[in-house]
Formats: sequence, C-alpha cells, structure tokens
Amino acid sequence: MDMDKLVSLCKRRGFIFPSSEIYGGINGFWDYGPLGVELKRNIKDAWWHDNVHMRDDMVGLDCSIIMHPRVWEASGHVGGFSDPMVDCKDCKGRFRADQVAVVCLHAGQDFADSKREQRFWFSALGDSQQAVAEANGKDYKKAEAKLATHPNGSAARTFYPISASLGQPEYADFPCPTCKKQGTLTEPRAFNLMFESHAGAIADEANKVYLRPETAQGIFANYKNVVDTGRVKTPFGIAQVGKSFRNEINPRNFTFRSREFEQMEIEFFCHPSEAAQWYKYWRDTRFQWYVDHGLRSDKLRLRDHDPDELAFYSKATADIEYSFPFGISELEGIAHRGDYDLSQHQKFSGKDLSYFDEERKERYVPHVIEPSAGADRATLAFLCEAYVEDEVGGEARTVLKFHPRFAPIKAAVFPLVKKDGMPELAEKIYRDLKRQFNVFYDEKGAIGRRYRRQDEAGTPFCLTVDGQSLTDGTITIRDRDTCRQWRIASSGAVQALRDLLEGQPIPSGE
RNA sequence: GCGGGUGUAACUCAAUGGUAGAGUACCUGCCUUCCAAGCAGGCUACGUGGGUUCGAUUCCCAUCACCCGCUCCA
Repeated sequence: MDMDKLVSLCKRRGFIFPSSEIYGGINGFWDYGPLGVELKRNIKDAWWHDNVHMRDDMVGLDCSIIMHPRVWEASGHVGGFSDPMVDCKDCKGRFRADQVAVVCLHAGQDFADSKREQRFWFSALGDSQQAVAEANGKDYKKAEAKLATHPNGSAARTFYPISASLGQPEYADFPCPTCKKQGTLTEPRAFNLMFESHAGAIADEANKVYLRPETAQGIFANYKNVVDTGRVKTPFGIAQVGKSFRNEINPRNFTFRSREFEQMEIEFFCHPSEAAQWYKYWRDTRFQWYVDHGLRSDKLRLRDHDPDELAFYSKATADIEYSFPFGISELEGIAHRGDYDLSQHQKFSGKDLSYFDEERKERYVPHVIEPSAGADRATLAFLCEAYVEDEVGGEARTVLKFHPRFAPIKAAVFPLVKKDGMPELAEKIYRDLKRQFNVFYDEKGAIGRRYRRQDEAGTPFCLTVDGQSLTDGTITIRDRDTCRQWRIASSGAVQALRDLLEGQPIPSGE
C-alpha cells in the first residue's frame, strides 16, 4: 500500500480534504469530508464508550481550549518553549540558547589545521568567559597550563556566546554544558510550540493566551472539582476528547502530524503504591483495543521507552506504534507521570490537590497514568490497515475493510433494478434501517457498480431487493469482504443487521 | 529547518509560446434480474502572484501546497 493511493482515495471518496483547498491549502491542517467525519466520530465514540461508559472507575470531562496562561507555566509549556532552545542529543538536556556559553582555548599558528593546532573546548550555563572558567575549574586551568608551553605559538581564548555562533563551522565542536560531550547540541530553535492569541479586543502582552497544546492540563486543572463533586475515589480516571494545537515546525505525512489535531486522553489517578501495576494494565489494555479493532498485530507494536529516553518526570512510558507507509510512528503514549502534574499545579496555584483516601486513612497526592491517543492518527492507521486491493471475478477491486463499528455507512440498500416495485420495497427497508443505523440508498446504474462503490466506502453489508423479494418477502444480503450473499426475511432486516454488526459470523456456504 | 521533485477536470495522466485531450468518475435518458456491461447526451481543469513576449498553461522569478530524503518530534 502506498500513501499516494490512500490520499487520492480519501479525496475521491470524501474522507479527507486539504483545509482551505480553494485558496491553495494551508500547511498542517486537514478537513474531514462526509465519510471521514463518520469514520473519525465512530472511532472517538468507540473509545468513549469503551473507556468511560463501560467502566465504573472513569468519568468524562470537556474543558475549554483556552485556559488561564498560568496553567502553561505550571505544565512547563511556557518558558520551556518560548525562548530559543538547544537540545543535547546525547543527554537530552535542554537549555536556553542565551544561557549557554562556550570557550575555546587554542594554540598554534594555523587554526584551520587541526594537526598543528591544539584546542580545548569548554562550555557552561552562563553568559561570560568567567562563568565557563569557573564552571570547569581544574580542567580549565590544566588546559591553560598545557597551552602555555605549546611549541607552535602562544595560547589564545575565543569566547562563543551560543546564539551568535550559528552557522559557524565550530558549532559542531561545541560541548554540552551538562554532559560535556562534543557535537551533540542541536541548532537553537526559537519556536514556541503553542499558538498564541489574545483574550479581549486589544492585543498586548497582558492578555496573551494560548490554544492548548494538549488536553491533559484541563483534566489536572479540574481534578479537584471532579474529586469534590463527582463521588469518585481512587483509583479512578478522567477522560477527555478534544482538539489540541501545536505549531509544528514541519507538519508531514498527510494527517499524521498536523497543527490542529484531536486527542483522546485519560488521566488515571491512583495510590503511589499501585501506580506501577496500573501502568502495566493501561499499557496492555490500550494495545489490545487497537488489535481488537482490526490493526494487524505485525504492523502494530508496543514499545517501552529506554530509561534515558524518558521525560524527566516520567517513571515509565510506552508507545503504541503502527507501521505506516511512511514509517513506524506513534499512535498513543502511555506514561507513568508520578505526581508531577498535580504537584506542579499545587505549586503554581497554591491550592491543595492532595486526596484523602477513606479506606487507607491516608492523605496523598495521587500518581497518574496517562494513556494519550491521537484520534487523527488512529483514524489514519485504521484507514491504512483497511485499504486492500483484491480481485473479484478477475476484476481488480479497492475495498476498505473497516471494523463494522468504525464503518461510516453500516449498510446500503438497493433494488436490483429500477422497476416492478423493487425500489418501493427497498426504500421501505431503507427507512426502517435508517432509524437505527447510518445506511445508504442507491438505485442508479448497474448493481455491480453500486456494490463496488460501497466497497470503497467501507460499507460492510449491502441489502438487495430482487424479483424473489416481491413474492416471498426475502432479500439478499452481501458481505463486503467475501462478496458472499445469502437471503434473509426483509421484515427481519433490522435485527439481522444488528447481529452482523455486533460480530455474528456470516453464514457459511451458499 | 536543509536538499531534491511535483503542481493541467473529482481521480490518474497527455499535449502545447497562439487559451488544452484521454481514461476513469460524476449527471441525464434508454436498456438492464447480482459484482465497475452497453448506447446516446452532458458537466468539470492549466495552484497563486509577478516578469519576459504582440501573445504564457508552456520560458524566468517569487510564493503556496504536496511528495521523497535528511533534520526534528511535546
């Protein structure tokens, strides 16, 4: 399967369009068309049903996209992302570029000839040569002493404020101020990942607000409200589905990395002693959810992060990854976040967010397990997985083999031909089904063409009224994946379709 | 962010310094009793903005979007 084919099918059949296409499109934004909106909504509804309605330990929440700016200070999104930052690729340290200073001690005539020239690199968090010298103490002095006796010439110092050193060839030699490894620093990036706006008519610093870069903080900010009013007790979770926004530097790969996207997140609160066990539970449960809904196991995998890959606040993290045509990428992350988030909000808000556990007679700040899924990424993965080109009677066919739960259209109803009262009966069946399911009626053109059209939309079943229907009241029902047909009573169509959608196997043989 | 490529109809593609053609799809009608049938008719396009030129879809520049590779990825 290649991505181009999927993109063109998505366009042709109305799953996904480029946003603002008549104006040339806008990078990082996509629209869901008539079939796409059904597919994505079905995925979100299934997630909500399985994680909220079917559980006794979960409640839902829907909070505002724009929140108090202090929320993003507590979460680390402001500050951490608003100044140009450099990252160390090795130790994963992240530093404000204007707070890293680099000094090179060197001796020798020919600076360009490294064989005849000796260099020692030092760096530190600070803005002066002085700071670098102090931070590196003994090593720095040793280097100075060594260079003083260099045979080829006198020693010199060069000071590099990092923000002014961009594009210098020496940049690649700069050592990390923490781990001291050379050449591990990324270019400074001045990007703030958050979209900014202003609450109120006048745009100034005082009323600057942000579009949320994740739904999680809304849950943490409401945690106390839910505990006080929701009659919940640990262990319990709060779930939310909603839009988030990130000003990605380079959106890529169709809808996979978009600047506006939808998340399906759970924050699960529990006693610190049980957190490890709940982490495992959610990691496995969430993985199984994708498998159960049709992602073949060999394209789906669960990957535990290496300890050095973890964010500093996380005790463990696992990614659920899918092998897309453009590479293996993350669908969902399950993170054991400890009490980091609630503690941060306690600190920044000054409110007590601890919890009194009646059963344990103990007060504590709960630990949090966060399964965080991307709705658009899941939609894309299910589309990729469903896309199949096969052959029916020697003719090539494109079919989307969606799980029935996700299929945008559950069934199509056709009269075999447009005469003899077949359309009337078919339309009556269609009306009955429509009260319960999203179904589609079509009477135009050859029957084979109508079947194929539904195959491309991923419709699992087609019901056809034929000549026999008019005399004995039975109709045929056709299975999308096998093209097999059998007869059912037209009066029992609603029940028959419900059974099939809920997983009843199709009859074998003819 | 860097490098390369692409941009013509809803989709896949042609041709062309003198304003474009096909297949598929779609619509209408006829026909049609089960897997993209046939016949007749019909709708729809040169991403955007500049420049060169008598004239630009074609050449040049810019821009936007998409794809590939690298980079990055809460």
